[in-house]
Amino acid sequence: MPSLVLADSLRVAMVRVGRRMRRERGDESLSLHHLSALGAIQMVEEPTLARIAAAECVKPPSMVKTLQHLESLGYVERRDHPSDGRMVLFSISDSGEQMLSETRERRNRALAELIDALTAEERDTLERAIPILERLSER
Amino acid sequence: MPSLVLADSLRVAMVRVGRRMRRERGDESLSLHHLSALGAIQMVEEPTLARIAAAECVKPPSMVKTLQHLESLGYVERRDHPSDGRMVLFSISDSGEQMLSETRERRNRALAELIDALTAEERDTLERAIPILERLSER
DNA sequence: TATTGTTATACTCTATAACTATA
DNA sequence: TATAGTTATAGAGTATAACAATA
Repeated sequence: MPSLVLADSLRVAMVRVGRRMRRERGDESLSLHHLSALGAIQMVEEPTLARIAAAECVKPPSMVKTLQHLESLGYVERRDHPSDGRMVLFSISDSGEQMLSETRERRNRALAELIDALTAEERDTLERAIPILERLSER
Repeated sequence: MPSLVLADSLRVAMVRVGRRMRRERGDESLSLHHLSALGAIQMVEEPTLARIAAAECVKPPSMVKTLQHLESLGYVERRDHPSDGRMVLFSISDSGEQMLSETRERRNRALAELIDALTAEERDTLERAIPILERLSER
């Protein structure tokens, strides 16, 4: 399949799955991007606002409100950068970590049920596609 | 890999690729979801507003504005349903079809470039993953 | 009464531009 | 002068509730 055709099919599929996932909100107050940002804080080295925003592929002003919301819920803590007074270092709190694992499981349940209905081969294909998708989201 | 873990990895990857694609807007005025809706009109049998909305996984009121915009640009036409006066049948115009193919190619170029950098095996995995992703977006 | 499309309204997430504090 | 974080503001896309027209 030519790359352009593959890109088009992928994009259409991603839009659809994205919409589907967006509808699948549990009863909790956190949206997909809040959880994703929380996860980014765990992953990013020296998580300043700019770095967290870059990891989530958004501009810093977009991340400000997300972090403020997470902070107001007690899931994120902030402290001054030890050497550069302009920067702020963010970290996930204990309750944030606990909530993250619980909520992830609840949020993934519907998708997991659909995945359960796949054949072993299809699941394998999906599993091998994920790191490729991640690479397509880089740069 | 357990389904829940797979679901979680997939969700994170989808959020990231989705954001990346959203940034890749050409110089034209149509967004991803406008193109997707236009494509849905081509695909759906007897495309009424409710059916197009369902195909795009949004509620009817959300699709109204999308179709109005596409109509104002001359890409979509509407006509009364022959037997049920409550319904409206939408169709893509000639200029809509032409724009769709041109724009799709332009929009896919950046993603296609990244796909070109993949190995043949990775591309194959991606290609086989797409119909699986489509199935995950169904009901 | 029920259904289709629509309008009114509000919420979420995003961006750009401009501000402040520090380097 | 340049950079990190923030605030102000606006735009896109989504949903729910309420409405008109038709079945």
